[in-house]
Amino acid sequence: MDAFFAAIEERDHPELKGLPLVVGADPAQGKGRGVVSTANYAARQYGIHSALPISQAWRFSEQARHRGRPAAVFLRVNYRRYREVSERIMALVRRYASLVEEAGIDEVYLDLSQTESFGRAAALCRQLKQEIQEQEKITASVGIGPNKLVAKIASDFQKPDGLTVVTPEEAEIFLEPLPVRKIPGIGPKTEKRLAREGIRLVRDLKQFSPEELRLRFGKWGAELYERVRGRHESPLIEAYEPKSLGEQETFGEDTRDLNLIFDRLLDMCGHVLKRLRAAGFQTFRTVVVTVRFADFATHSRSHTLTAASRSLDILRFTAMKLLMPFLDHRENPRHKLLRLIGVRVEKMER
DNA sequence: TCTGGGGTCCTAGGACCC
DNA sequence: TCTGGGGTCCTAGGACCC
Repeated sequence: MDAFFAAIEERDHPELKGLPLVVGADPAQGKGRGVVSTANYAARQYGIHSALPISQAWRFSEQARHRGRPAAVFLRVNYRRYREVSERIMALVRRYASLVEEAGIDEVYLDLSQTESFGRAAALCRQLKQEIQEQEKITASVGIGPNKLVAKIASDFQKPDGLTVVTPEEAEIFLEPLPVRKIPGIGPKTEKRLAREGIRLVRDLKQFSPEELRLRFGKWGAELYERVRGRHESPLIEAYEPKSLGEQETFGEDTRDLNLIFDRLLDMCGHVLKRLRAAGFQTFRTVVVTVRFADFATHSRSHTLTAASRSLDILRFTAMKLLMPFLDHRENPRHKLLRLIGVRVEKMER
């Protein structure tokens, strides 16, 4: 889905039509913490995009305003609403393919191999796009390819409201001129690392043998060798078992208020356990506590119980025990303020 | 300039077992 | 005194994705 959260808000607030729209944290007049979830295309013209600090988005909006452009409208994230819309769209999608993999709230893979033709697959997708448009009044971009990797990159190729078909014969040529960052798995760090060596395009990466890539990137290097050639074997996965479940929370301001910190941690434990049960799990065995200090240094401590537990008391006790060292002056000699705490459970059983 | 929240996967060292 | 090889589990950190 194109600019999914923003598209829903635009649709539901016709008075905002044509205005730059930013869905994310509260900008608090430029003093807010947090990031942009989604910016609509008008807001993107101001340089605002997903994951941008909301304070910076506010600044960009102010700058635009001083140039005589409309200020951006900032809205909080309404996940429940977006989830509802997502579920309706996914239901629609399921009418087009028997094998479907939901890849997040606004992305989905369809196995259309039964069409046995890229042309027929494209026709189906045009119809699907139209149905989504009619039913939900928002646009989607579709990529059709010989595998999930190529389909995903193709779906990003013409946005918004795009449809890009890449046949198996075209795949390598299609990928070659693209920036390496387009390959899923190459993020900001790897992009920088490659750029330092003058490697910017997929084409540049293709000069390396599998051995050379393995040497540089380990196991992932071998996989990378395949990906830059448009090769990717991973099947569609209908549903998989969650491996962990947790919550984290950034405080409104950095703090060392122990009452507040303990209160939040114990509260989060309760919520995590509730969600664990709601997800159909009975027990957990590993507890992870995460702390982020004011300087953004992030650390975690984990403990695996000898036996699986379903007890809130044990979760709370374990989480508190894991948190303590971070508050101790030996671990935190300069008494840094806390920015975030989180708790997560693993090794869950049904 | 300041950096959310929900996750997954990989790496690497150490403990431990056979 | 110096000491193999294979495997699993635990812990911590990091990169990445939506």
